[in-house]
Amino acid sequence: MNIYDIAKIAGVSHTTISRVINSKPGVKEETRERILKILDEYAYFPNSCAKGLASNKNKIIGILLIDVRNSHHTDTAFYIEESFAKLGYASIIAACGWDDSMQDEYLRVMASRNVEGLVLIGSRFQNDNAQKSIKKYFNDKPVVIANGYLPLDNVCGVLLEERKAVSQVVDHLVGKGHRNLAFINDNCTVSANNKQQGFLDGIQKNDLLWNEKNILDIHTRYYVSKEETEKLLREKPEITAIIYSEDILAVGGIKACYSLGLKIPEDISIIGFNDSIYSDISTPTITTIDNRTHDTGEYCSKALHSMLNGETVEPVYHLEPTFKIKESSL
Amino acid sequence: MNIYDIAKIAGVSHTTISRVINSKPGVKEETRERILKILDEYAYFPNSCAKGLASNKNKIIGILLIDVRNSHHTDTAFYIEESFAKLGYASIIAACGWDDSMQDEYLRVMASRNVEGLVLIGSRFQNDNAQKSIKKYFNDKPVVIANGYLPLDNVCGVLLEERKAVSQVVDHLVGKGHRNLAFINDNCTVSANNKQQGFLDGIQKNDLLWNEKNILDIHTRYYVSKEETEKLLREKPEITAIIYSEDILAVGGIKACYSLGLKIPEDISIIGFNDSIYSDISTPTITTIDNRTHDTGEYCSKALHSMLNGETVEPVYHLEPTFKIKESSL
DNA sequence: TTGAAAGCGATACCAA
DNA sequence: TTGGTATCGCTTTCAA
Repeated sequence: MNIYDIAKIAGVSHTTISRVINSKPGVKEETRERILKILDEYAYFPNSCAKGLASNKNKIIGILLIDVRNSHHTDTAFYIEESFAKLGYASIIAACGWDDSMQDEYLRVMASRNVEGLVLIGSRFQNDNAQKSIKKYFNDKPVVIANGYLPLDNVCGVLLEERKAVSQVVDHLVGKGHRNLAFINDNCTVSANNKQQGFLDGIQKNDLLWNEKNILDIHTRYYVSKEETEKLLREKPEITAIIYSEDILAVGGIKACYSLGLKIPEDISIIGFNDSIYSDISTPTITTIDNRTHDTGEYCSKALHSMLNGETVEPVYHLEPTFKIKESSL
Repeated sequence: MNIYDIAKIAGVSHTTISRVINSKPGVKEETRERILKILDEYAYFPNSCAKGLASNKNKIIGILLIDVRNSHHTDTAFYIEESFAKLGYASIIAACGWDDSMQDEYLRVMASRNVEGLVLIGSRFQNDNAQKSIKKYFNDKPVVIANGYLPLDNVCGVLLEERKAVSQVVDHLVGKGHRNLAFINDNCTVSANNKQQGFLDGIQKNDLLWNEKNILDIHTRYYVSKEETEKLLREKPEITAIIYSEDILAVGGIKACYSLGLKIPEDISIIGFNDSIYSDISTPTITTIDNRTHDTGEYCSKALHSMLNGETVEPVYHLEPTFKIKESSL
């Protein structure tokens, strides 16, 4: 069933059908209504390929993730999917994983699908190779990065001030009397690095430079975090507060404290990052830095939508994470 | 840059270019290599709309979810996305939410995008209206349902034997000496209903019919579960084991027990469902029923792939959940 | 208010 | 081993 079949049934030309489908003017109201009825009766919908080919717009956006196990990334993705669905766009969603070499591959796939715009979720897309690939495949199409930024004309990004946020948490802890802090970071991303810098800023500002050695880089798995935290606390029992770059790592920290017989928050304070459901599920609930997933998704949607409409958008939008005190800190 | 531009550059006809792009025979090896070089140099990729229009295959599948907050559903979705990406398919992923009336809408959207096949994730798609919509929009295209089934020729499904699984858990608990059981269920889906039936089967088989009253239907939110569990245990302190239809609800149960000063598992056993990360994060870790997300995803992928290749697939594939004993039960 | 015809960028058949 | 041409189902311009 194509537009010509419908035209034949309605006894008009396919041009008129096209006008009705796309709510364009120039059709007698009577004719329009008659055609609408037929369209409905035959459950007709236009072939999206033909439409895309003829109009050079297929109303599809691409959403690319690093790791689907990162729920605040998938949350952002689905927030964007939902808001674009309301605008009549479909979303091709894919995950390219931690292997950076796959980023080019997936960017290419997205381009080959003729998506009108692209959202990249995660600071890991902020690297030179990704920049090259974007230039190669998306030179003239809008790209938005959630928690990242690349200096290209068609790219804009949301940047979370994670460095500042962690630094402020250090201030907070020092204000509560903590002097021996540790920072446990997940795999190297720009974001992880920023958080670590924030920790360094904080201990420097507070003259706690010997804490510099209390930085661990580990895998983003809570059982790894548990093991590493145990090892750390056995070696340095003087530590009274640990900041983790992800809530899920802080969960591992909580487990480690249990197994060492430490009381939280009396003996030690545990701080997470993301304000994810993990921080609420945990017992005790975990004091955390809210990285504002929802606001990020909202801004990305708006920005991409604006760019698709040919509007200019500020290249970087800054968001300040907020500190949420729960049960795991004193 | 289209196929004609490339043809001009290469000094051959676009037909030859098409042959090279699609690795078809009938091109001199020398010519093929020369063209491949040009293709790469100009970073050319074919227009997917044109390709879809001409070949009537756009290499896109649709994946439809109910609730993106349900991580074992998103896990299944991304598992399928990943395996189809390897086959050169893109995935349009969307969430239609709990409002059943949106299912028709989204099924229509998927059809209008000319997806070659569709995966529906969640037992909530197992209803008459969805069946009608599938018949209307997907009469001749393969559809796979994860955890559901509809009696249509082009539809196949994976069915988890949840009823049996819950019934067996009741047996297990009774075997451990429990006599007063409760069952806390989430919102009405076919799946939730199956689990509840399993509970009823179990208490019937074990002559514990008075437990029938200990069934609660609540919202799938852990804090709701916490409140409801507290209320239940205050009213009926004789209960020694509670089965929840989702891990996240069991987490609420754990929290409730804490606040009532009950020891887990000494005073009460808590059982979840899904073997999700929540069950491991919780302290104590939660004994749970593994609904085999990974196997489900794997089967859905294989089944859809087979159907896309014109092969016939068994309409229903049964999977048995497995019981995983962790710390929260005795 | 309506319709005829060209064009979008591929595929595939048939002829050379 | 190659290329010409029709075709897929739509949008859009121009003429009626």
